Amino acid sequence: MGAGRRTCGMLLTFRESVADALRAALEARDLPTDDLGIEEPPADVDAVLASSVAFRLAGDLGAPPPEVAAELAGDVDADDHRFLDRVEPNGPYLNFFPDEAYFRETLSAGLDDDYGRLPDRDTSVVVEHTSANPTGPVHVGRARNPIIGDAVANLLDYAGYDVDRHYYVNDAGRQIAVFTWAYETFDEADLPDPARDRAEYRMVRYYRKGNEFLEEAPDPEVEAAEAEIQAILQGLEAGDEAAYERVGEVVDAVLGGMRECLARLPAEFDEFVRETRFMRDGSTDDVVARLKDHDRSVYEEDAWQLTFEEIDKNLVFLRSDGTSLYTTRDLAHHEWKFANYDRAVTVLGEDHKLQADQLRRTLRMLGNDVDALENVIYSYVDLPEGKMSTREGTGVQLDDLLDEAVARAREEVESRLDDRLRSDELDADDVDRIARQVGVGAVRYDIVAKQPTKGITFEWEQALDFEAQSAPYVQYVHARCCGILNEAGDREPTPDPAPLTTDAERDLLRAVARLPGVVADAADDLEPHRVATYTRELGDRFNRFYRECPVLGADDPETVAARLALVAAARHAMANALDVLGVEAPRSM
RNA sequence: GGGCAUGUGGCCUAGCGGACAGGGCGAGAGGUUCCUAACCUCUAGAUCGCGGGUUCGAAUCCCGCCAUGCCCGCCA
Repeated sequence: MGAGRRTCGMLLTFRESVADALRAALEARDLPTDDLGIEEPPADVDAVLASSVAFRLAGDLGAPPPEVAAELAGDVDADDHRFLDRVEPNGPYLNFFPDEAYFRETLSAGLDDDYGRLPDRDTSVVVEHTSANPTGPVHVGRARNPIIGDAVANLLDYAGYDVDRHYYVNDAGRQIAVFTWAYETFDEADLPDPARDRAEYRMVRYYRKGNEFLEEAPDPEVEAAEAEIQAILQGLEAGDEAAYERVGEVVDAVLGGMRECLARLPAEFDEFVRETRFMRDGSTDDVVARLKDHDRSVYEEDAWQLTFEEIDKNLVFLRSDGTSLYTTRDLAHHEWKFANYDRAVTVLGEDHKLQADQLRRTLRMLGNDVDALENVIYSYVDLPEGKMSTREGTGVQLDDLLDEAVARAREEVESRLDDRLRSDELDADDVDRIARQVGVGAVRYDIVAKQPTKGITFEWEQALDFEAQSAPYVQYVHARCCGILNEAGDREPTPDPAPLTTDAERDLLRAVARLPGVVADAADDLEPHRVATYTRELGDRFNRFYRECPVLGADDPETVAARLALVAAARHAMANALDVLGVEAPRSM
């Protein structure tokens, strides 16, 4: 399906028409047009868009809002505007109704597999997400990052941006030096069995052992260890190849395992960008040199620091021992992003907000256009008893959550096999497929459907509740669409809205028409959860249609063909909305 | 102490300046000779944390307070 068929969407076009029409009517009367008050009306109003301008103009015109609305409705010339059929006053509101072309084109656009994708914007954006330190298994506390990050990247991709997904790898920090020292020092025989037979689970045992040692061992032994850790850090700073290799071995192993875990979501990356890259290529040194020359930098307590006007906390950018810090390297990293991309989006936990704020201000001081940088901030998922920690080994691993979710989904599928009304048979592969799609989908949907800033306390029962407003509800709609389309045989969909006369059909069609607008708006605000809200609304509409309107058993062939087109459009809208969320759309359930 | 975020029926959540605050779970009552009942219908349940303010209009904006979380490291 070609990009040539991608459109900005009927609703977006209709929205522009409504704005143009209303603006023209207001200008003709010399009224202000700065706030047209265009909104989507409540569900029980048939109009597709409405305006509340009449409230604002009532004062100027010296008439009550309903009178103003009635007059303005008379002024609007619907004929001149694409998709606009008519405008009707309704109390103080103006209700705008689209014409049949709007519905016909929605139906027609909906036949495309790519429905919901917006035209290419010729703008590149790098989405950095996850970027968890390669110290051990991915736990649920930070699982929000890949799930939200992947959805943000998908969303921007659908909205027409050229998206690259990056994982920024901390391979230069103290934690990794500790890890490397511990890996080289301790004997596997002294470690507990790994919780799972995969690299990061085996490796994290050294990390935990090392941290434990540094906390509990006698001082002389700790000092010796610290000297070794320092040697690794200094080696990296000095560009010592041997140091890079030692660290690289640990990082590669752990990261390899973490990637396997993330791939289950699936969250995949175009590039793993290593911090050490910006040490080796000299750009961190360059940043340090420029910062030293800056008016707001000071040399205090043997370290170079940057002061801020509005932040009471200095940013140390060069330690007293001459080594750089995470943020120093991140500055070089971001200048590299600016050089290679039009926009940069970073998904990060709320604990990084201060650091992100300092980073942004410092980048501006260094002469960068920081409008290109946007953050998506999320709160961590905590356990009822507190925070999850890789170092302390507290927390629920993402692998375990996914395993449990898939297992429960399998139980559900199997328990339903007996009382299926449907004649088709699900074989063992179907059961596997459905269990995975539903189980993983439920976990992702549960996370991505919520506003990221809200805190989540992890509870098994809640995370695995398939009954609630969840992935299966919305996935089931897709499966139902596929079921109908599969049985249609040689009866072809026809994108003609004329036979679609019931409220249930029109409501569904209106919901289908909204997808491109939802994608555009959600992408503008980097809010993928709005797409999840949309899937629920689309699902509600579809289920009502399904109940009230037989498709294959409709009275005449024209209605069958039109309803088939509506089902196909609903299917593509749902499949692509789910694709944005990173949730699979099952063909059968 | 300072900064940032969050606070919507028992629980989870949408809405974030406009039409009666939508859903879901849980509770109660129903629906399947018909394209998959992982569905649908109905009932009960909300001082939108509290108090002020701005506005024709506030869950939504502003101020204060309370509660919770995060941050305030030459860690990341």
